[in-house]
Amino acid sequence: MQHNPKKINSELNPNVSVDCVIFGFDLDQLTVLLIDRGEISSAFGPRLALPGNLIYDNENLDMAANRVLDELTGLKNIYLEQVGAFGDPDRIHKESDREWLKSIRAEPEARVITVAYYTLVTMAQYKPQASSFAKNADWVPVNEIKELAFHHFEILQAAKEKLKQKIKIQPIGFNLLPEKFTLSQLHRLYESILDKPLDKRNFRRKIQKLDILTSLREKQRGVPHKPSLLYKFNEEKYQELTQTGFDNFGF
Amino acid sequence: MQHNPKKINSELNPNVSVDCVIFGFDLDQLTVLLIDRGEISSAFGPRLALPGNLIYDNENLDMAANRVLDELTGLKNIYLEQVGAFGDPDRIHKESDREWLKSIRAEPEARVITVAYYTLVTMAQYKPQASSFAKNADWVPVNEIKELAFHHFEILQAAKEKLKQKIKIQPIGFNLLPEKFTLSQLHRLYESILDKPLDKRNFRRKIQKLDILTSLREKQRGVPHKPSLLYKFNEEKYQELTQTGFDNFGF
DNA sequence: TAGCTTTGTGTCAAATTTACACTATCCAAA
DNA sequence: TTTGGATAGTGTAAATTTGACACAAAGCTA
Repeated sequence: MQHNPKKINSELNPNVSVDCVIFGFDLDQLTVLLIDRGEISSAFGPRLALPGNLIYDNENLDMAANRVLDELTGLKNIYLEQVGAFGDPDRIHKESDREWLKSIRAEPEARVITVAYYTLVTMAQYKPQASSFAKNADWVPVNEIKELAFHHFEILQAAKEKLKQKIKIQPIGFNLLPEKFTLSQLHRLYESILDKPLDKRNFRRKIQKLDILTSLREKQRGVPHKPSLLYKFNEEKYQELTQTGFDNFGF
Repeated sequence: MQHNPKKINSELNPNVSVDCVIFGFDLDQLTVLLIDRGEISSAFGPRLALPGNLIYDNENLDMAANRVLDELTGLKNIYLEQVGAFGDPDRIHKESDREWLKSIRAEPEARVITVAYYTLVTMAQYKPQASSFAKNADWVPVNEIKELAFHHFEILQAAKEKLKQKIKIQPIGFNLLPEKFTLSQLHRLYESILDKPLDKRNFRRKIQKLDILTSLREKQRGVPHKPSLLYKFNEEKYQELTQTGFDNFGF
């Protein structure tokens, strides 16, 4: 019985894996999609890990990252950006990591290089999926994460840093927001990615000058305060800026 | 007889290699250190390639990159920055690449992921060395390179892009210059990395404000025009800026 | 209707960026 | 010794961008 057609005519490469840092935004803070490895990862040690898996010999790295993302979230054809390659053979695996590897890998002791990717998705897009390597998956606020399995914490830090750099030169932040959003939400998003407060008026002035926002004639409803105007972003201009980039939206 | 202690108790990993993009500057243009694979790479196809090799199972990626750099140039403990991981299994190897791999690899058909690094060295530091994988090595101006072995051309482009980004936020350029240099040389260096002309006066003003230059009481000699003042860079301030970075030296 | 909460808005001073042209200094050749 | 060729070195003014800062408006709730 052949459930996964990708496995036909191809072998898992025991030495190379991909890990995905999937960022979301809950309209208040930056979050990451983590898998829960369950009880088997032992009573001690972190249960949480980045979604990742070995690659097949017939798929390239980008494809492998997309496959893992799809398997975990059902999202297809999402743009993933590479963070880099990681893999220190001297790193002492925690006992819980070893046990878990034994349960899911054919060669649990193999030297593994992992290539990390990150991407940004709107949390509404995510539908939890049963998956081969996750008992469970959930959004966790980035600031609350203190440790992760393997060297995933280090990878997460690197991905955050990449994201910080990236958002200064491309308007990627919108991938994290729902279709209609308020300037305040966008403001909070930039603050949580750049990890520092940004002056409200200066932020609004600067973002508006980019000319990627289209104001909708529509207000928030049901909020216990002055309702905000809703915006969507201008796809056309967005594409243009994604191509050309811009200098220093860094405040 | 054991010439290379690194080989003791460790095996080459047939699936993971490192490639190094070693930038230099001949005081006029940006150059890269390439190896000549010699006649065996066949009459057709590119003879030139980036220096690279498989990693050992007991060394991490950074160590492997440093080892390759050392083997090729004799340079030790140079800072290398990762470009990223590459390796598309569908990429059709040119016949010349295949032949060459057969001559140097135990498993020439293995699926290989390569992790690319780049670094900047002053050309004066480089002393040609006999090496296991290069008949010959030489500096080639980046702009003259039209093709390379494997997917090395793609890697080179990515490294150039990284360098471009990096020089905007860190004063790395000085690694490419001799100890004493002129502002014009620095100017030309920035122009060749950013690949566009920069206004002379504005460049000088901006670079001087960084306060990393120490003016020497010394002039160029023997040049058929007004001699330039020589500078060295202020190591202390340099270290500080390397830590903190700066925003947008991008012109 | 009073109070709470968040939205939305403008200005001024300081700093930065951009564009731009001529004189000074050295070497070499006549 | 003079002249020509080459590059070094220098300043300013206008336009743009940044950063700091405070209060009225709008909706909800009690």
